[in-house]
Amino acid sequence: MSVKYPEFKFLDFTAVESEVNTYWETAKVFERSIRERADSPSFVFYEGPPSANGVPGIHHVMGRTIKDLFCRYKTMQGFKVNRKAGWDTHGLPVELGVEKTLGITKEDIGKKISVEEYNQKCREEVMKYQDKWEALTRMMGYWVDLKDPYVTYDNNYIESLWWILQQFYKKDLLYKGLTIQPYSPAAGTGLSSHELNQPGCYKQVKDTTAVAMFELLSASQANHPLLSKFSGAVHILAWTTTPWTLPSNTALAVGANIEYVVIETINVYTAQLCKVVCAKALVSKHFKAEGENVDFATYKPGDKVVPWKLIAELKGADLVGLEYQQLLSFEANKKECLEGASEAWRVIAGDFVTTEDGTGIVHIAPSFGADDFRVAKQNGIGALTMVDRRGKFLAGIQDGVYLFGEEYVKEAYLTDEEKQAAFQQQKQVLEAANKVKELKAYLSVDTRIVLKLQEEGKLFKKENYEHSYPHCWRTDKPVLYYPLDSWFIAVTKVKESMVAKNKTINWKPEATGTGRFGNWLENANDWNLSRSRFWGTPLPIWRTEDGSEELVIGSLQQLTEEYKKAQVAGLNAENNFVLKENGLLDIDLHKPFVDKVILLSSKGEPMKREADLIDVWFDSGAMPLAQWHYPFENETTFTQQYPADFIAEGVDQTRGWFYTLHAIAVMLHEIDPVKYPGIAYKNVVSNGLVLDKDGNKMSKRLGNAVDPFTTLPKYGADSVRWYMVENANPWDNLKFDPAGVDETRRKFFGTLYNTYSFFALYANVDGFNYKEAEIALHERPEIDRWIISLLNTLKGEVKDAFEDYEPTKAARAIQTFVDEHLSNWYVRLCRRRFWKGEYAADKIAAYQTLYQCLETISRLMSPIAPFFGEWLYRNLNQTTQLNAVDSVHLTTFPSIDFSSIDKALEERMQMAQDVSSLVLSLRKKVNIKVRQPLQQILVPSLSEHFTEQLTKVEALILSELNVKELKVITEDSGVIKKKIKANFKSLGARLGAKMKGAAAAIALLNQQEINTLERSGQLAIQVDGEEIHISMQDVEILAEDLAGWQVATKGGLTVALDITISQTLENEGIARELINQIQRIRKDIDLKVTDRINVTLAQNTLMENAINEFSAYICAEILADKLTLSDGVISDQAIDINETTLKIIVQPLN
RNA sequence: AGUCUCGUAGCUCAGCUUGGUUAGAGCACUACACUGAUAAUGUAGGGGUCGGCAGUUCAAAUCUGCCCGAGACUACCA
Repeated sequence: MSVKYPEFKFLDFTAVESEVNTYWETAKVFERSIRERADSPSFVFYEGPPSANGVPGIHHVMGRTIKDLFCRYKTMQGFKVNRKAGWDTHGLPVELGVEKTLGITKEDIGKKISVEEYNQKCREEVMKYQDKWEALTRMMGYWVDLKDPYVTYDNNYIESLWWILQQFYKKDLLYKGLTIQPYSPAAGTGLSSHELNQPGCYKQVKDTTAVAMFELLSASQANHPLLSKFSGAVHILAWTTTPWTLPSNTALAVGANIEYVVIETINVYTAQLCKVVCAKALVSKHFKAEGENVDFATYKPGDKVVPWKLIAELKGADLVGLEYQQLLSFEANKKECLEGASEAWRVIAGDFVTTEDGTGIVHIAPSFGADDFRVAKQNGIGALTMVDRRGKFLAGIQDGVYLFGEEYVKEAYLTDEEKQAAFQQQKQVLEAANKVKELKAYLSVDTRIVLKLQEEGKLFKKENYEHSYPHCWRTDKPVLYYPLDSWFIAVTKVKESMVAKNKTINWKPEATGTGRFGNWLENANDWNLSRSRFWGTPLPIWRTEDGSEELVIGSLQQLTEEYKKAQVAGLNAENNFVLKENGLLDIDLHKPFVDKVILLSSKGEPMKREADLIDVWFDSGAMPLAQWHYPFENETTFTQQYPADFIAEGVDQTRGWFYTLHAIAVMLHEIDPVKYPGIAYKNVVSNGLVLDKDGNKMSKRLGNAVDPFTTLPKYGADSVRWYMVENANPWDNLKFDPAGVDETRRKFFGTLYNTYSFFALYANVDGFNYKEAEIALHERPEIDRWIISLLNTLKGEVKDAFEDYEPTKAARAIQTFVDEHLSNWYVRLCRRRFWKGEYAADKIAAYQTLYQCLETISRLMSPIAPFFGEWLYRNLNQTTQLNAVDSVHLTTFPSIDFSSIDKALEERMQMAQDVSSLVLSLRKKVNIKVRQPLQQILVPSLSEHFTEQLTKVEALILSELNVKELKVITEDSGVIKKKIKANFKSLGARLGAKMKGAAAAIALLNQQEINTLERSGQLAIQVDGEEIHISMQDVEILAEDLAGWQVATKGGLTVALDITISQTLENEGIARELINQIQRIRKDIDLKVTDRINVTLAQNTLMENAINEFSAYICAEILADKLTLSDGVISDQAIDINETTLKIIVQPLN
């Protein structure tokens, strides 16, 4: 006996997966999958580097499954697929983790702990969970080369980044500039948007807000075509939630297309008449309808309703250019103090201005708002920064009564003691000046500014306003927007190119590429590279003290040379960096070491490194180059491996890694269009989030996070992988439900496992080893040809789906094939072929067919379910040695045999399935079990094609349904009644409004008219008194019920069942019942399939006829030598037939 | 606030590109059947205002608009 197919008691995923993993490792399958394809074309994949300072979660299994399956698929398509792992090692999350571990804050770095120690700690911490990541990688069957990863903190990696930055600098794509950034005065540091997006950062706060009156310069008003006709000053109204920024006001912004009005009214604080400008849409917000056109003379101070009158309307564009008086003048905010530009206090147009709230006119303080800064710059308006980095007013913002000057602008910055002291001072001054009778509590800067405005007649309205405002996550104090120096990459210069190049990238799903990503590119701002932190890639820029000279270093070589130059000039005296054998400086390119290097400017000045680090996103975005230490090494490899054919990450990376890869790729293209094609990846799959089963975000805090380390072993990695792929498209969010994983395990893998077990069981009995010559397809029975046809159709579907990056479609197609076609139809119908009869052509054909199906499935499924695919493949192939390749992952993807696809065959098998389903439902309805044979089935046929198709599957249907004959009734029989229905699609397009009438008319056609239509191909019908000609394609003709029969229909198929049971049929039914029950007894008493028996059954008249008639048949089925009826049978065993209980003796014969 | 995704049966999803007349699967549930794949299998049944409203159309789950809900990202603005 030759080798047997392994048989198992049950499907033990854990055992399968660990066995397969061991095999992969000992046989070095992954290495071979790349090494053996050294000369094959590359399919380039980039691994987005994870950060190993966090524990991997179930969503990583999702992302990595997507990555892995396409890489495996492409490998099977004959490509060489390098998979270099990578680790993202820099950045804030690492630093925050270390701060937490050490129990320190940013301020302590350099004080309580040296930068050197701190960074050392970061370096250690960042790979803290590396073992967990590696364990997961193995456990889930993710193939990636962990032995030679790129690590972003490596000197080589940093050197590549420096080189890129230098290239950008040379091309004028790197510059230093001022921007408005979130800044925490309490912490003394700028905040990244990441930090600002920490949960709980935005809080509801109540602020004193004011609508201030900005008085137009009389000269400016006099020159205005419309406003000049008014006597007295016109004021522009602008609302602010931050009155402390008013001393820094330098402009007012209007919307060019917004409608504005001039209104004459009375200032409630001064009781003076005034003329004010605000947006027309917001008039009702500031003026009560009852007050319109009321006589001003009737107003008394304190009246609720204030009279007002609309005296002019104009567009925002008409206001642009008007100049106004500075609202609050102090020593420190004179015109000479303007920064950036010399103009100020003018009305400008701003695209961000809306009429949602306020007055439709925005107070602009360029230093304290990003929009403000931008619009001021565009209009040549200067900035005033009247608050310092501590969050205090400049000394020169001083008022005799209301104080200010070195006061914190936000109340929240004061300690209780400071507040108490300030309160005492305020009390003294304000009471002395008679501004208040008795001051009871501290007045905030905002409040006092509003009071000052009120007193000076510049306040139109004040109110408390609740809104959300960002707070520093570390100090819990409000954040200010503040101008800070930063280094930028001039992304805006290549914006058009970025947009254009993006259109050549295949996005999955497409909408993310055109929508989210495309829109983002179109609105891209310059990339702020600077980060004021410690653990990261340092900016390679050295500057002189006054900033007049700077040098961007692009390599260690250059740094060494410059260092030596500076040394010659006497700099770097206290540094003891040595040169390595290769002549290069032996230096860690991190802080604090690089900061010690002083370079020499061309004019002989010392230059120090710019203190900032670069954004970690630049690290990962530069990985296509830096992973190879390009351009210093691996030129060839880089060229082969750029750009990527495929990347895949979470959708949250759209503006992260996907963006930085793209931006850098486009800018490299600017530098050298030949070397760099302008894209970093050709295909990108952005997968959705993994949520818990109720659709909530997973979080450790809520305890709903799914731990891959318990889930994977519990259900099997392949179950999880398959579930993730099959359940929803990768780009849709996945509601991860363990019950669903279990369902996949049972439904798909269980079924496939059973199918294999079935095969193994009988193939082992018969010694089938695929040693016989392949039986030609046309010599195999219909059902074999059918499943092979479907199998080849399936290969095409799966291949197309993988090629389209639609793994879900592939998984679903495979699953449908396995569950519905292979297991539930092919195997079920063919069972008998495997256990009955001689080991001859038909049986061999069955084995060959099923083997082919299983082996092909093992290959088709292996990209998604690498373990099970491997297991199945090897179980089969180890026995037959049919394929010389020992691992499924080294095989080629199954090629489609188009000649074996027979659509007509697929169609008629579908008919057989439908007929079976209908007849079974009929049997069910009249309660006749399948074991009871019936005489005939009638199927009306309206076409020859139909008749022909049905006849070919007749035998199948009959045996499946236990019916003696299948009668096809054609028209000629006269039994069929036809039913006619309008074809809405074809008729509707033609008839339009008359469609309804036509449908009704067609439904009413009688048999004769239908026949006429069929014969002549057309017919005239009356619709709403109009004659309409219809042809065959305008209708559907179906067979209607057969009178007097049990009938069922599905689609166009109608089936009738003859339910009369003749004596012979009844006898046969009894015989089969008997067989069934004796078989069960055989099984109960543990007889072998081949043991022979003698049977003695209690005498019974009901049985007698049946047994007489079918004795031979019964004996053959139950392997009985003798079947006798006798009186007085004494036995423990009995059978139940048609509600009669009969004693029985089943006696084995040796 | 903007951009994008999603909303179809108790649950997970097809169908929507290209509108066409009982809206489909699987799971779960219930009942029945099968019993030489048995830790399996088959059949049937119930269960749906296709998120809501309006529009276009002879016809809308499908196209358009608005709204509601969930989520992601980005931004933070008087």
